[in-house]
Amino acid sequence: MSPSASAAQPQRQPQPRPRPAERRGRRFDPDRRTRILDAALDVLAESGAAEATHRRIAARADVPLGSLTYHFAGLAELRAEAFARYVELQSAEFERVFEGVETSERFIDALVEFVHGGPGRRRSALLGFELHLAALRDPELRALTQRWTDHSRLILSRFTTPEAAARLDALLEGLIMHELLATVPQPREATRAAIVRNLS
Amino acid sequence: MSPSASAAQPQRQPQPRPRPAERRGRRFDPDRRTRILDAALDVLAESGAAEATHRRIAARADVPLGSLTYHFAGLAELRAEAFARYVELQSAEFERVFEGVETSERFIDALVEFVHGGPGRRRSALLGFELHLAALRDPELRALTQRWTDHSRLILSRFTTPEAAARLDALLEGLIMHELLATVPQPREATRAAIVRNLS
Amino acid sequence: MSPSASAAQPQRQPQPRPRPAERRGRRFDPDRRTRILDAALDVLAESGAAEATHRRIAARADVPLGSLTYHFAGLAELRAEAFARYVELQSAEFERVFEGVETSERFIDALVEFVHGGPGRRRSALLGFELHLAALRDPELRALTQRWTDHSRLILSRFTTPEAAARLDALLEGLIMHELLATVPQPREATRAAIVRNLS
Amino acid sequence: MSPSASAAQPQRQPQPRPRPAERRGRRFDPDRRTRILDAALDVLAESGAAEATHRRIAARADVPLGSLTYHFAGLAELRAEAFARYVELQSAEFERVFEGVETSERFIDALVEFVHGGPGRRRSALLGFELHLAALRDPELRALTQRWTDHSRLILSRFTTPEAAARLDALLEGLIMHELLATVPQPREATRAAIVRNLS
DNA sequence: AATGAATGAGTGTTCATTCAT
DNA sequence: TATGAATGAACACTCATTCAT
Repeated sequence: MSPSASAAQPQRQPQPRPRPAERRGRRFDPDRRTRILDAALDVLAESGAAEATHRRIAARADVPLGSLTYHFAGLAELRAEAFARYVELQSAEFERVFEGVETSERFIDALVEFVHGGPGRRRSALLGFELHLAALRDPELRALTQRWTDHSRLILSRFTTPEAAARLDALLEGLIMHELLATVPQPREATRAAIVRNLS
Repeated sequence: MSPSASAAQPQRQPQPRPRPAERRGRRFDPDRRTRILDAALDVLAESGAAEATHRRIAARADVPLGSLTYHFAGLAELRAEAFARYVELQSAEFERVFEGVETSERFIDALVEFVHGGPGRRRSALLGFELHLAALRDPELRALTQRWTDHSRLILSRFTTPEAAARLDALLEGLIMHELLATVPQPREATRAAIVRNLS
Repeated sequence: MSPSASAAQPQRQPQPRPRPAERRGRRFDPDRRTRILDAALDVLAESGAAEATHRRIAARADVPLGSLTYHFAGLAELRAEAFARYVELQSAEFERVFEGVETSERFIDALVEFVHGGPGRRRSALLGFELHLAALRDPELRALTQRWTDHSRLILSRFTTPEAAARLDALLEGLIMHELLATVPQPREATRAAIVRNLS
Repeated sequence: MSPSASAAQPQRQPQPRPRPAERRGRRFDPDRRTRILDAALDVLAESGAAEATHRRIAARADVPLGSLTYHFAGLAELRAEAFARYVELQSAEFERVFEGVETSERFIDALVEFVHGGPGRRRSALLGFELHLAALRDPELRALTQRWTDHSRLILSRFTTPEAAARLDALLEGLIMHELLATVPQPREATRAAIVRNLS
């Protein structure tokens, strides 16, 4: 599985950050780079690649415009690093989905839950599709999606054969996309039936 | 199945159109609208939504810039109409894929062929993914993808149950995406195995 | 007096004109020219000279775009003719203001009433100021404002000396502008006092 | 009085500014904002609001196009600030008109001089009328004209009653407009007579 | 006589990026 | 080290006007 998601997005700054007014003269801001990347992912998820401009990301990160070009050589690099961070976080989240899962039944439950993840999942899924679409045109990103896919299949392989893992990964991508596109929520039974059929 | 494709697009102007020089003063060009839509789809497929600007599309259609805003109220409308045209053409193409197919074996063949469609398929698949991603953020486009998905499932239903049709549709989307993303061509056997498992 | 107004604007088409749908194929439309001019004045009054474009006027007149360039050589000519029509109507209206006025007291009343004309007066006043401002930069329009001013003074001269007529004309212009600009309605007494002072 | 003016505008850069060629790479230009505003007023006065475009103003200020949108959020804001600057300068100038004036006779002289100000006055008067007309349609500008009018009346009140000040203010507006519109210069005697009549 | 189609110039605005400080 | 100022290219879109029909 790949363009899917983790709810939570726990990396978003939870601690109350200083207001712009207090920001003047900020001297020490060690995780500014990371905050910029997270802001980029936020904008990417909410508004798409075309809207993910320096200005929009800087505003979202509450950081001066020049800071982006200082930390990143260009928008392409920034986007690539943001996507890399996404894959990293998302891979960890995908591992967590199967934590403690041991029986086949629980495995199926976890997958169904993963597909129907609720509003929190929407962000991650959108980012996953954005990344996939971008990767179709950018070889450098393709290396990233390759790693991501390999990782996803590896995790799934803990519960089934490599062939079934690849099948499941593809199926999950399609199911999630259709779930997100559907105007009415899709029945979990259909999802479960589809997964069961591709388990091994 | 949906963001996939057929090579063909036989509607693209095969006859050499007049050079810009001869174009001066052209006042009668009855299918200019359609040509613009096809140019928009070309640009969309090759460079993505962010690059599908008035200028790029106009250049591709060999038409003055003002012509686009004359025929379409805005870029959003142009894009929506282009996608609508894509769905129309693509739906017809999808029907053609199963023309003369009667046995289950031939049905499977047709699906495998559809997934591994070769370079011609790439354009349609890209457009399908572009449309899906755009539809995730634009309710108006979502109506279009809904119709498209319904149509695809209807066609697949001629060979299987509605439930299996929905499963196959999702699976095809995932398989095609992974096939396009893969750095090495995926084995047709794996595709066939996945399809077989979801046939009924 | 000049950049002022007549309420009424009775020239606006009162009869229910055909809907665009029925307009197709209109053959005989003898006062289309006039209707265009009135539409131009409407747009001019409501939105100012910068917004008085062919398209906006055509839409207001419910007339095809080409009709404007058919009837008028250019936007400048259309505007000039519209202003000419305004002056004609406005001059007639100004005469009507003093119809039946014979005593000095009634003359003052008429002038006060003219300045505080109410919402109907706003359109005429705005057009008057638009014309004056345009005339400051366009000699051809200046001939028009000259005629208008002469006419206004002539009418006022029926009740006072030519010198006082000129004074009153200037005063009225200023009073009307300040009345229109004021955020709270100005007292009629002040207006009356000002007029009285300049009567002879 | 208000849409009137003083020649002077002494703030306009008298020293020859560097040629565009030398301008390359200029990175420090502290009063660029102000220079842009003055250029905007120049264009506004010479060609009217409809022609006061970003490009025209930028050319006049000898500044790149992007500089305007960097310093001002939009054309409306730029125009508003330019008008605000105009009112500020003009108010100061109006005070200067009555500097050292103490007798009633000298007050009248100053007013007559103000109305017949010569070619230098034309710019300020035009700007005043532009502002007034714009304010009729823009409430935000109306606040500005309100302040301006209040200030003008306050100054005039130093020499007469508040009522007479308001009367004079209106009269001046009309007199200046008619003076500017007239094809032949108006006699100063008429102006003087009109002013005298409204002195108290 | 009348108009829909068409177009090139020009509009306000956003943008990635550069650079002096 | 960090950033505010700056800029030229590009953007979507509107316009007056032309012209074939």
